Amino acid sequence: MEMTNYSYIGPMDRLVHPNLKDVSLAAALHALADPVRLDIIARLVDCPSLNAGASCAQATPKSTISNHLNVLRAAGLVETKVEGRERINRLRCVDFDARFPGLLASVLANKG
Amino acid sequence: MEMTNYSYIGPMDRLVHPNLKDVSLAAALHALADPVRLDIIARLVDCPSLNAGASCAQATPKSTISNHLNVLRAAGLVETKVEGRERINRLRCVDFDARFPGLLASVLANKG
DNA sequence: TCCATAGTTCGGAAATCTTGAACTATATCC
DNA sequence: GGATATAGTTCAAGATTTCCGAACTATGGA
Repeated sequence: MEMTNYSYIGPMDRLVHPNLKDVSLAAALHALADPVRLDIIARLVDCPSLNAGASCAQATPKSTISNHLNVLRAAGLVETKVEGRERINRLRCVDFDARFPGLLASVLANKG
Repeated sequence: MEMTNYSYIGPMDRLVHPNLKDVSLAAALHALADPVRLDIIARLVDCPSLNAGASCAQATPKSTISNHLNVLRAAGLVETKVEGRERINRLRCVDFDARFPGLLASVLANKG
């Protein structure tokens, strides 16, 4: 019997979503300040619930998508629910807009 | 006579300011996504023209301030003019807002 | 001329980002 | 049940970016 070094931060069916009051403006802007993440957000606007694969251009490596979704989740921009063997992602528009009024709207308006 | 390795990108009295059409949304957000740079911007809102030293908390190293101002300049957020032995920085509010309408206002409104 | 002030450039250490490989977890087919 | 496929995470290491002290350029004033 082999001991493994891999560990999960928590149970895989309960991902951690921050309270928006604990997200700084700099952290929120940092999450938005990346072309891949802006693309993920744009896709989630068009189609409000997507699994990880579908929320990114298909050339993007899985581990990269996973990291970008972690950043978006940590910034309170995305919520993730486990559904069967996939994770469904949604924008936390209401929560995010309550914390940073107008910010996401203004970013989306300027992304063309 | 000693040859030096130090070089300036251009004449020191003519700093490069980008045309805002060449600034991407991701680059603009990246420039905004840093506590030190947000602080610089806030100071320039309060006091519209400041030299490098005055645009940052006084504990910040000079080379660090210089780098942050480069990032802000490259994002079209700050313009710099040489005046005697100092460089006076100003926000390019009008230019930036023409390129990214509402974005800077919404960031400033959310920075408290 | 010499000194002080203002800011840039360089280089190396530190932090962060990217991504393939190995892994966990769940579903589906026999 | 077992084998296989699919979805996504974790790890590790290379690549990239950021930070900042030291050396430098540039200007102003005594």
